[in-house]
Amino acid sequence: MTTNDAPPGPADIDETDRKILKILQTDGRVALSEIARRLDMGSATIHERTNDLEERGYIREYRAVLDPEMLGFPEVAFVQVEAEAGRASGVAERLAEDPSIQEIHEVTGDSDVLLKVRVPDRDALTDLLTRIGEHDGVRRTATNVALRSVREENRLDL
Amino acid sequence: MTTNDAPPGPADIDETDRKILKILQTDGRVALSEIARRLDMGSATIHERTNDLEERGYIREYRAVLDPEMLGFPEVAFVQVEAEAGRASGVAERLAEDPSIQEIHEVTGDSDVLLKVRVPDRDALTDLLTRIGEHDGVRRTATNVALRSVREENRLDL
DNA sequence: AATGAAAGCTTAACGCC
DNA sequence: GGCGTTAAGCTTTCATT
Repeated sequence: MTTNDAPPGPADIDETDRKILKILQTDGRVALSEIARRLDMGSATIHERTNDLEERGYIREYRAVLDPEMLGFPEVAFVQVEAEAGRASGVAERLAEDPSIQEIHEVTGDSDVLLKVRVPDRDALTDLLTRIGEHDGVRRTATNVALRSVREENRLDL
Repeated sequence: MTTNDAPPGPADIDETDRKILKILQTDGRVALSEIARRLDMGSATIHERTNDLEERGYIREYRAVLDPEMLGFPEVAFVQVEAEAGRASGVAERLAEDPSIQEIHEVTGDSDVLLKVRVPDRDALTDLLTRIGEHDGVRRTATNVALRSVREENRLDL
């Protein structure tokens, strides 16, 4: 046996990597040469480290974050799904097909699966709840509509 | 009065803009010249349209999406916060200071504010719940821990 | 609104330390 | 692991339509 069978983790990146991740997390389109300037390093080095961070899976992807209101998806709701005994995982997986469902979590508590959904209007929400309720293994749903979303973030506090 | 007092919305972008947004939403670091190739247009045109989409606010930002597990933030929980009457908005705003809280929504239903939090471990969650409970106007909290997160997305279904 | 052309900059690969 | 160099490719501006 080796001294480390654990999956790669925070211990496997150094301060420079962490700084690179912080910068890319805030500005995903920044030039590597600009990162090199800020960290006072050669841009070949930044290029190499960034490639490693991507290959090792620390960086999953790069995305433009769009404005949901301006693009016609102003309504957010959280749907608590109660599933039949032992069927929560299966339900969760099948719900993943629906593009209106942004988040799917199996959770502790009164419900088994918690969904975050985003839709254009209340009618679309009604349709979505009907769709969810029709899935095999779904016993019932309880929905909390967001009246105001103060914060929606994905950043990690590195 | 003009014929359009509404905020800018989906009607204000054309098919080309929508295609650009779809591409950037999936690959935030793609070269403008590559978008131009895919859409069979000049790269100066893509540059101009992309700048407009940024300036008009359709594109909020560009981000690298990092792997939370690998970076030491494996625990997700949803915290339902019950606030004193009329104090939900104030509570929501003050909670926004805490970097462990990724999402803050004022919601309908039994609780007033719903939080999505991400922390390194259960101890950090305990500390966070203590912090939340100490805020003025917070009456009580109920927490659902995520056992498995099947999907965490921000993409819009354009 | 879209374009081609051109200047300056960036990326990605290589060899060297 | 980090760096400088370099060729290829990219961004950005601008005059033109």
